Amino acid sequence: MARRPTVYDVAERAGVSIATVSFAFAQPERVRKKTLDTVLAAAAALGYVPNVSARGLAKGRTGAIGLYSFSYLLDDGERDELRARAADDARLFPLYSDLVQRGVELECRRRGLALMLGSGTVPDDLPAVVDVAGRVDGLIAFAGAAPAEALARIARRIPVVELGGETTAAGTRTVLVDHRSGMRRLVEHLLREHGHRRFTYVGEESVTAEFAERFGGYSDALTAAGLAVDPPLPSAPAKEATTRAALAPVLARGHLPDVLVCATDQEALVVLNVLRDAGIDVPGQVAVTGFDGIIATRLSSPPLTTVQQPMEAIGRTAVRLLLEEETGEVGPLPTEPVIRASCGCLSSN
Amino acid sequence: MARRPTVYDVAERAGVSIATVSFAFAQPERVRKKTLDTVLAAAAALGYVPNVSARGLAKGRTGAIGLYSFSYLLDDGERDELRARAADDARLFPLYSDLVQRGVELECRRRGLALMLGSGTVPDDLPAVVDVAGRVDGLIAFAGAAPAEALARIARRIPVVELGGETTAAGTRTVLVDHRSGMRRLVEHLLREHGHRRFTYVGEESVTAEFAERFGGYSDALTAAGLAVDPPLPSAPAKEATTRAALAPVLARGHLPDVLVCATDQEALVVLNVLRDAGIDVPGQVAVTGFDGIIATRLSSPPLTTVQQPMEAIGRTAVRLLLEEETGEVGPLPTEPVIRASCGCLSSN
DNA sequence: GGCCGAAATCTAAGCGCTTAGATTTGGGTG
DNA sequence: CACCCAAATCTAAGCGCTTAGATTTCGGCC
Repeated sequence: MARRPTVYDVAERAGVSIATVSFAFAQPERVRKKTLDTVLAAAAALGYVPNVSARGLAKGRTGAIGLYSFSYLLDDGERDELRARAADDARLFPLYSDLVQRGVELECRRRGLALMLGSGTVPDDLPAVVDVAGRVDGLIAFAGAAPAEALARIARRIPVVELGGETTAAGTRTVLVDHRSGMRRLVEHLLREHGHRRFTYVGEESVTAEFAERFGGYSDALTAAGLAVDPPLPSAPAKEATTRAALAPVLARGHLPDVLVCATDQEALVVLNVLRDAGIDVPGQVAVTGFDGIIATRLSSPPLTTVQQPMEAIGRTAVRLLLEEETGEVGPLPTEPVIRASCGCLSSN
Repeated sequence: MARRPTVYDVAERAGVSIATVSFAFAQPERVRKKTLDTVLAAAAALGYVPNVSARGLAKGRTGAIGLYSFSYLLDDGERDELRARAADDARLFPLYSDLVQRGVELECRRRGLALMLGSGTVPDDLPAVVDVAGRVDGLIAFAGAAPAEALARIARRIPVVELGGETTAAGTRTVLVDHRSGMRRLVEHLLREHGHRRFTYVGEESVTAEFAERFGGYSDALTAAGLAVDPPLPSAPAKEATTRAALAPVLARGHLPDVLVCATDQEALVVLNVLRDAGIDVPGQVAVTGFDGIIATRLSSPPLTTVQQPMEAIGRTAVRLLLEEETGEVGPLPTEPVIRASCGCLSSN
């Protein structure tokens, strides 16, 4: 690879100073039209590609923002197994994070911002998130993706937005989403339209603020109906074995609840599979609901009743927060129950 | 925003040279454990975040790769209209490009590479693609996203992979995919299993190499069956009005072909809508097929018969080509007909 | 303590661009 | 031609990091 042409080469060829070359690219309104044409022609003839690292260093800004996530795909063995189930693509992609990312991408696109994607595959991967932060003017991080200590450090230098409805690190901001009332309304639908009385919750209830809100909304509705609230069955998204293990005692006791309310669509889809494998009819013997509104909920059998999160709007809002166009609290962005067949309704899908 | 701490601050606090600080982060095996701990502690205390622009400039490499695409969402008016149809999300996302991007993302993730996304929204947007190229060590570009002149310039400096089965610019490489035989096999299915004889092709046949291959495979099968090949109806993905206009004469003449073979799923989904609006039953009165295998083909009514592209594998392969782990020709990656209800088969979906 | 060799650390130069303030240029006016 | 003013261009300094080769340190041996 030959040495790349620099502003010095372009300047010499165009017969101007390197400052004029720089202005021609960065502030063309400060350069006379005739000079500008000469410079651009010289640059084209030389195949000049500005070195954005140099520009970023000199200018103190890069013009890019970062999005950092954490991948549950930890090793090749696990991924090979998932690939073997490629027929179930829609259960793996797009998920909540993919849809939020899309919102981020679309907003960046609209603004001509470059977007740097990075991720950690090891818990508490401080170097990975710091590496992304060193490349961008602002950072959006998914909940739980990066250690709070790292985010706090980064937030002292550039704006940071945490996705997940809470700020775990000093100096960061977050996008609020109304999980609580979305879940409450879903449970109210189950109570009122289907007359369900025996509820079981599947999923985390306190790991993040948003999971706590979901369980809170569930509890609110049951409490208001004078029903007791049982502790949830332990389960986690993307951990199918955990969800299966959590359901085993329910199946073993041969006495089903009216409905299994799941904390996420991913868990609900696993639950549907477990029930089908056990020969249990949904919603005939037990209803099942999810939360998030991913596309796979429309492909499942039966189509899954869920709560729709405004993922694209979350992504877009995060970008706006990052650029500090929004001051103060933003949101909560609303969620909306989506009624399909898995709760017992005859849905047109 | 206070001046950020640099290697000079860390060095002073740790009592070492800036070179030792640099080695501690970039080549820790060259630093004694005791010194390393001292440096990292000083960095943490100061909230030091390395400036990757500086590193990239000094080192001549950034450790990131770029993915460049072109967006058909050209103005706010158009996007507002699309947003109003949010219920049809799966028709907008994920598309072919989203799935290929996912393959790129997954491969980058696996390798600890940062991925820079950039896009142009104006045709022939040379500054936009050059900006991304100035930030990365290698660039992947979607077919038609960037002017060939820009790609040629960039390819003189860093490796460039063009998606789309052809190299439009000197010095670039491409991922080959077997569109031709996938489409041929689909048409053979229609001929043999359904006895169709009157075929109409909807879509571009020569704009890119891959579109030419699709039409070529279609033509191969018809020619081998002794049938004439009519010119395609002019249509383009993401240009719904064009597809609708192309179909108007077919509908007006009140004499349908046996089957409408579409160049892409996106076009096929528009065709399904047009036919439904006209009260025409698919596949009862006319069969419809697509190409790509996006998720929306499973949600359509009826589910769409199509040819599955290995989008994730395309993305992954592109990264490997870019890193020059693959020399010589790679592929073609295989495509595979996916038979559903829209051709007339009773599919389990 | 001195010597030796390897490991660890340091010095010096420079990567390519930006931009404040200095200098030059160009056009208009008398 | 001289003067003035605004626009255009240039000079000089420096952004924060990397690393080749020079220098120092450390540990082992006699």
